[in-house]
Amino acid sequence: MKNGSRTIRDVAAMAGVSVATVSKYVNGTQRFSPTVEAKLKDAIDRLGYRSNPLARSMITGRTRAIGVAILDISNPHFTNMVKGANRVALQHDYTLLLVDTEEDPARERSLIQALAPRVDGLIISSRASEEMAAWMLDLGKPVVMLRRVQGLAIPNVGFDNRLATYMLARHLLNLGHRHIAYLGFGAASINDERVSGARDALAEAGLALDIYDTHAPTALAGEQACSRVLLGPKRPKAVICYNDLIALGFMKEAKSLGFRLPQDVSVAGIDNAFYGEYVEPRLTTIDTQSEKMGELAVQKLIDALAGRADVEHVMLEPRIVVRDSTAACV
Amino acid sequence: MKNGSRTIRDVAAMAGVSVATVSKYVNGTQRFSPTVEAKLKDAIDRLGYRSNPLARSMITGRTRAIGVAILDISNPHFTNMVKGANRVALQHDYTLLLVDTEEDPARERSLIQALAPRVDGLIISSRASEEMAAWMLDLGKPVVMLRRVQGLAIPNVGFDNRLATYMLARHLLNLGHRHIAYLGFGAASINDERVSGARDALAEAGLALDIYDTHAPTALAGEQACSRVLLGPKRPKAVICYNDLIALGFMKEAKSLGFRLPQDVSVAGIDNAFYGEYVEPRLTTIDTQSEKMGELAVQKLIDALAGRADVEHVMLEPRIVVRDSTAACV
DNA sequence: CTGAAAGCGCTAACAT
DNA sequence: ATGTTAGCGCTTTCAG
Repeated sequence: MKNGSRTIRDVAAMAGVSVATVSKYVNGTQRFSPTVEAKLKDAIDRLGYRSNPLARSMITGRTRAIGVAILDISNPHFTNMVKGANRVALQHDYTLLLVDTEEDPARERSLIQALAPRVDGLIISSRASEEMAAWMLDLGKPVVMLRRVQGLAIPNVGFDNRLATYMLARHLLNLGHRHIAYLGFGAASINDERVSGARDALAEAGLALDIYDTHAPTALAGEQACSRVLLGPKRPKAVICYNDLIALGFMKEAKSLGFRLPQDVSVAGIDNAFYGEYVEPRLTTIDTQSEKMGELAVQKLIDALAGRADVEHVMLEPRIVVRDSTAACV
Repeated sequence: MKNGSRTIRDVAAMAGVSVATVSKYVNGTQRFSPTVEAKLKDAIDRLGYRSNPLARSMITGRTRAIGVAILDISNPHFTNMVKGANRVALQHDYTLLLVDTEEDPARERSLIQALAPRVDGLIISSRASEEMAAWMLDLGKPVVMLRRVQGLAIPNVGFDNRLATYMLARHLLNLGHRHIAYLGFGAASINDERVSGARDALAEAGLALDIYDTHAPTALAGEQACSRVLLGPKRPKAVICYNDLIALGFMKEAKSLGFRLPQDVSVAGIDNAFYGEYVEPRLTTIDTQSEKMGELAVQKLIDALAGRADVEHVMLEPRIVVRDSTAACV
């Protein structure tokens, strides 16, 4: 019963054929005489035999698995990507193997290096800069990155971060806001893009953007940053946050501080995490199409695996989701 | 530069030693003369050699990886478990390979069977019943389940679901509630335990529990179930939900329907997901110690891998987190 | 301390 | 249509 030790040889012996025959049968590489086929079938399920993919991979060089490394499994942005990736992978009969690097560069490297040989290709979400990510080129496996790393010849599917904050800023401008702040997460490389999008929109209106920073892309960090923003010398009437998590924390603390939302201060996030609909006021945000991102990444990787060339860079467009946390400036 | 094709033989050739020597050096199995050690070291990083874990596993039978199968990567309960599991695994120098079965039994089976041969042991979260999960015994690898499956000889770390809802019901009873409903998720096998905990508490007070069901453990399902509960013939004054997600949706819809929370209806969930603190009213819930669960599961698996026997069943205790969504019955 | 050789379970020519 | 055989990259006795 135990599959623990049944090998292709056991099956061959039991069915009275050669191991090659079993192999071909198992892989459907060839057709067989009904007699042999029946014996094979019988032997296989009597023995509960399952072919060992490791041994198989050693020869074929293919694992039929795709590795995905994400920065934080508790961040909905990443889990949505995984959902999308999983769907496409399964469609193509690939197994998605996930690894959570927990925003730790050292751990990221060792986990990815452990993952690489076990899969046919990798999808990586990382904060690493060009130099910090150079080792990824030596993985010996095709890689798709989940954002563009300048100067690195790795295909990627990214998101137009600049446009995202640009849109948010324009939205607030349209609502009559003049004092707009950006609460960012400087450790993320995409933070700069998000800053500049908002800054550009304000600049076009002859206004300046006030910039604040958090130490993590989490709700707690947003909470902790709130008083600094709202009780500081230049209190904004609208705040664009690095992501929904930070926005969530920010809003909670703002309410504790006695601010009414959105009358006293408008807040917007980025990600379109599901809980944005369940808080009060419902969060205005940017849909980053995370699921689509995962889908495209896998598609791209599968194409690469099949030797099909593909464009290097795919950029997804933001879509604003206006809800109740942003309102006209009074 | 490319690690793509460097084998132990390349290193041996370059260093002028045998493959056996390289192997022993790489694995630190033995000490070497300074001369050889230097040559080895040199050859290895000149070639950028990394040993192929697949080939290694074929012989040793060990992968140094642990497989984890979760039901839904976007459910915080599971991601918290992964966080805990990851921590302990890394401490012991194991790589955690994750797979999201998306609540689909067929997919669950094929994913787990694909995962099993690639890891030393598995941690599985599943809704499968005794018969449906019997195949897990044939994986040929040690397994730790993340809940108890009656009649199945698989070690597990579980959670006292009965006590959880019992506590919640007692809490509501203490607040003076007499009309208490349970909004469950019948497809989960633990749902029965949760039902009976609440029912027992009410029975002790001479009261009966009204039971409703959702089709999924999601916020959307909670939303959709709300009117049925609150606008039906026997409107409860307090509702215990299967989990925080359902509670979240339920609360949102209840507010839309014009109910004031918690004055008109008290709501409680289970899981202690982070967003419970960010909604209004803040959600009363049960801390299921998901992270701890992940930690214990990995610890248990590692013990099993090391041949150390261990207790079969570990049960974690619930802790109630009282916030604002439950209030005295008026 | 170092090396030769025998496989791990499987696939892929190449026979037959 | 089926079998033989040579490895994949590595570890592991067992000799030296």
